[in-house]
Amino acid sequence: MVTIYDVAAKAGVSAATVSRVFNGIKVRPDMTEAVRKAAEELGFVPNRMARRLRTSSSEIIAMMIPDIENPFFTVMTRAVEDVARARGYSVMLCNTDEDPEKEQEYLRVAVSEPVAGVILAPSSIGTRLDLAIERGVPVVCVDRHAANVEADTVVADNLSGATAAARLLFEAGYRRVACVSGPKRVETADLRHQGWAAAYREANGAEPPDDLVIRTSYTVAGGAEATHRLLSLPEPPDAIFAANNKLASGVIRVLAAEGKLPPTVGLASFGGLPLVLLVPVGVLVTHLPARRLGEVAATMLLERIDGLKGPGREVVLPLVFGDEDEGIELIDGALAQTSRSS
Amino acid sequence: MVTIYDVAAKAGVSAATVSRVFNGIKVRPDMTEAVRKAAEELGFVPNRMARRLRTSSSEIIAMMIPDIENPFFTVMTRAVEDVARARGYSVMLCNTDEDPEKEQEYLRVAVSEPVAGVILAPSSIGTRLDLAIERGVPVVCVDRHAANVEADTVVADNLSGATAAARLLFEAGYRRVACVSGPKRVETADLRHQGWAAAYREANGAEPPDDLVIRTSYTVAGGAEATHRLLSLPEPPDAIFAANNKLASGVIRVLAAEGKLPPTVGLASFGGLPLVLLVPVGVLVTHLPARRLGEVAATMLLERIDGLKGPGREVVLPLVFGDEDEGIELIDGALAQTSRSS
DNA sequence: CTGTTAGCGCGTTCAA
DNA sequence: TTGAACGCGCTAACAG
Repeated sequence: MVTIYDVAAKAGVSAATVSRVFNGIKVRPDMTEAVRKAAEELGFVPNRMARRLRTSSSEIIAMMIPDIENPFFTVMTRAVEDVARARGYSVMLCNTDEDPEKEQEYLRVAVSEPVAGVILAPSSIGTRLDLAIERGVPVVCVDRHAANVEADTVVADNLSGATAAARLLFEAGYRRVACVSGPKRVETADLRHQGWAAAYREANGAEPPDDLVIRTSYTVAGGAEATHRLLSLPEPPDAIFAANNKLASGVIRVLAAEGKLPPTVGLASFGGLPLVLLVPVGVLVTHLPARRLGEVAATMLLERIDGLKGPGREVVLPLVFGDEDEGIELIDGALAQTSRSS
Repeated sequence: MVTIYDVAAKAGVSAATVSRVFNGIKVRPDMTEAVRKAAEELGFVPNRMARRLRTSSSEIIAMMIPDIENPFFTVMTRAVEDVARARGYSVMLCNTDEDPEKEQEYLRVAVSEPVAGVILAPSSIGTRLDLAIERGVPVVCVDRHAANVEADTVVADNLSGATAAARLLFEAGYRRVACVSGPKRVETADLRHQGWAAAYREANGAEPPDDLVIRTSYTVAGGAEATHRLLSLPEPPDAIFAANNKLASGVIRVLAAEGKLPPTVGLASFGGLPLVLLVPVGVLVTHLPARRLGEVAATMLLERIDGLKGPGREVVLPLVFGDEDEGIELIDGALAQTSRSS
């Protein structure tokens, strides 16, 4: 392994000078040149372990998400990576699987790594960040809040967004609108559930009945099963509000199989449906600002890594109506039309 | 920060003994006990940096993929993570964006990390792994080969799989079957292109004409644009072979918009279409064994990390026909039927 | 602005 | 079996 000493010897300078060159500290131009040349010829690569041991710092950001197979989170991750990379940081991805234990385990590993910072989409509203905070590792929560309020947080406006999305169904004339949401104690699932409930009260002037609510896992299978249950109710719903993209996917599959796609049974999907080919006519799709969430989270984290102090900040990103990337829109254009006639 | 010296002092032994205790090297029972107790009371946590500097090893696997937003790769990553985690390794995800420079940059970072090993889906057939190999960092290539044959490699059987998929179109009666594939010098794109060409020759007894081949980026937009070009040809194709899932997605969107979905224009997708809601009738979908690719790659890498020597191994995973997860199947069941009647 | 010196925390030789 | 001493590769302090 070629070290700074080898480079120093070849360049006829001291090891400290080599170190300075590689850390952007001012050195006489001719020496800088000699060092660069020697390093190039020897194929010198600085050893990060040694540097970290010395400086007790790293250039790794841990990104912890509940589901690597959900495009919402991978798009977010991609945005984090882009921002981090531009500043010389690498991203270590951890898949928590919505499992609090796995999440704590990853946090434990992360702080003993130690990573420069953590971006976390908490698996539950009970998620505690003490492990990281005690050790002074900056944490930014994204998509969901954690129990510790000291951490910066960036989320989408789930509550009013969900209300707006559900309201669209009522405005379209549906009355018995069901809600299929994620697990209890998962913040986004709770809030979207509440948002739907608000729209329900607003439209029907009554409390939403319990049998129209199904809380399940954020999976395609969960959405499918919930739909089966709802459709076999004595008094089945005339529309469904699906709280995330995977649930919506499951709902659509079952509706399609049963021949009850919109407008027979109305449907709103909270969260975009990436790579989806043909969205059936009349499905309301709410696009979440996944990329923006990641960008903002990464930016806030880098500020903390750079030493910014102060209380936890909170950013709530709005869901702009009508915009392809961040809004709510009615998909009923050429694609859906054509799919019907195929 | 509490070090082994603090623990040693408190336990009345030497630092070396503390080190031994924490590395499972035999030490007198009473001393072991004293060390454990002292460490516990002081809240001692071994410093990974120091350990790595000393042993020049880590428990991190670098996973480098060309497109984090493609479910094919995220499913693969998920599988790698599962296998790695079971052995106590973490996975660092790197998004190369099909960019050879970004890829080399990541390799540079990885070896100076140093990571325990690398799993890489090379961005091009020219990708060189010398950076890692010279330093003795094990590398496993997945999905595609790299220039260095020393590395273990696990791929799907692209050539014969593509031939088989394209052949299905000819067997369905199409004659002028076009090929939309990925960038040149990307192995999977090249092989699938060749596979299509073989099927074309076989069916038409003639060399496939150049105007029926479009090589573009592995993106939805690329697939869409290619389809536009093909459809506006003086003599347009009567079917399209799309070499990956994103391309197929773009093709379908345009076919749908033009009212030319199968069977008007035939279509085969090489690669599954995850989260897709309604696959139009008659689209032939080849499912790649993404999860299996990841599992095998991770397993092979761990073997190398454990010290296995010997020449580069190669695993080619077959595409089993008719199986949902790894085969080729005709999607024309209830979903597509229903989508037509909706 | 440069070189010399002294560790960062740990694992691993050697002697005892 | 144990402890003392050394060094992994680098950077922070100091002196020049």
